[in-house]
Amino acid sequence: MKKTIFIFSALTIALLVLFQLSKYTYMSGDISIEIIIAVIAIIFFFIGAYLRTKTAKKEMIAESGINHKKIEELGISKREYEVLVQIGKGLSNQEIAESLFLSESTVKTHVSNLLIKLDAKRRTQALQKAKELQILSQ
Amino acid sequence: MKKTIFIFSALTIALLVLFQLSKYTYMSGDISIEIIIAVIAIIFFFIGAYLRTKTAKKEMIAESGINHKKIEELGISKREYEVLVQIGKGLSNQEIAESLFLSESTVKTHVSNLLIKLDAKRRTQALQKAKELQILSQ
DNA sequence: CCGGGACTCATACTAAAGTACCAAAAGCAT
DNA sequence: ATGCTTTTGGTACTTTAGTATGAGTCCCGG
Repeated sequence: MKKTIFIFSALTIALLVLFQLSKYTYMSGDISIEIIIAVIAIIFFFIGAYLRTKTAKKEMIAESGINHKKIEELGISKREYEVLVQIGKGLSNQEIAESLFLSESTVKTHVSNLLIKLDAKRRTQALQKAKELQILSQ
Repeated sequence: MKKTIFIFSALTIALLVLFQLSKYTYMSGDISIEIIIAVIAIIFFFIGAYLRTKTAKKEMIAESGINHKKIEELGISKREYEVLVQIGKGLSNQEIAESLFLSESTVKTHVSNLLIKLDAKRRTQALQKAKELQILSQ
């Protein structure tokens, strides 16, 4: 919201500056009014497109954003979450162990805890629930 | 591409029309040049924003679509694909068998074939690859 | 009619995955 | 310092998952 106000203020100021500029150049008679208007139109066209891109990106991030609150709520620890991410990549326990420099036993412990915390019976179900809860990037 | 050309043509025409309009109104002396410029700026601001929104939406749709061609290319049959969808829901072979009215043996056969066709070693890896290939809805 | 692909199912096996329980070291806050 | 949680690891066990192989049924195109 603060940013929106800031952007609109900046836009208004920019508009006023352009008015003064156009007035001056028009008075001097060097540049035709058509070109000034064209430049202004193009500038504002791209400003509009740029702002939409920014807000669209924000929406995308908000949609695909990871819900850190829910991770905490479920009591999932850092290490457990790292294991969850590797599961999402389709790795086996042994492969996860190698990628995180752990023994397979430790990975199994983490996986078991994850299954309890996500209320799942299998790792595939854990993945499905994690995506449902927006804990994992799709 | 055709649409892009069309949009730019329309934009150019609109610009020219506005020029003529502004010239006329300026000559008549009724409306100040500032207001004309402001209106043009606002109009083009929203045109830019609108076009960005449209292209962003198109990108989203293109991303979330299921690639039926790739399913065919990989030689995945109807029944195999149904099993794949159930795997994505986090079901076990036994549960898939019940939901599709099959024996567990049949499900295992389908899963094995899927793993070969998707070049995966585990069902979780198959899911990851399926999503990568945009075969499964995220 | 017949070969081939898709679908179904079974058995027997190996390899992962997951459970249960225990335990020690490390990090952290009161 | 002393609990507390996290992280790590182990053993022993059960359950699923996945492989290999064979085989019967159904449907479709040549």
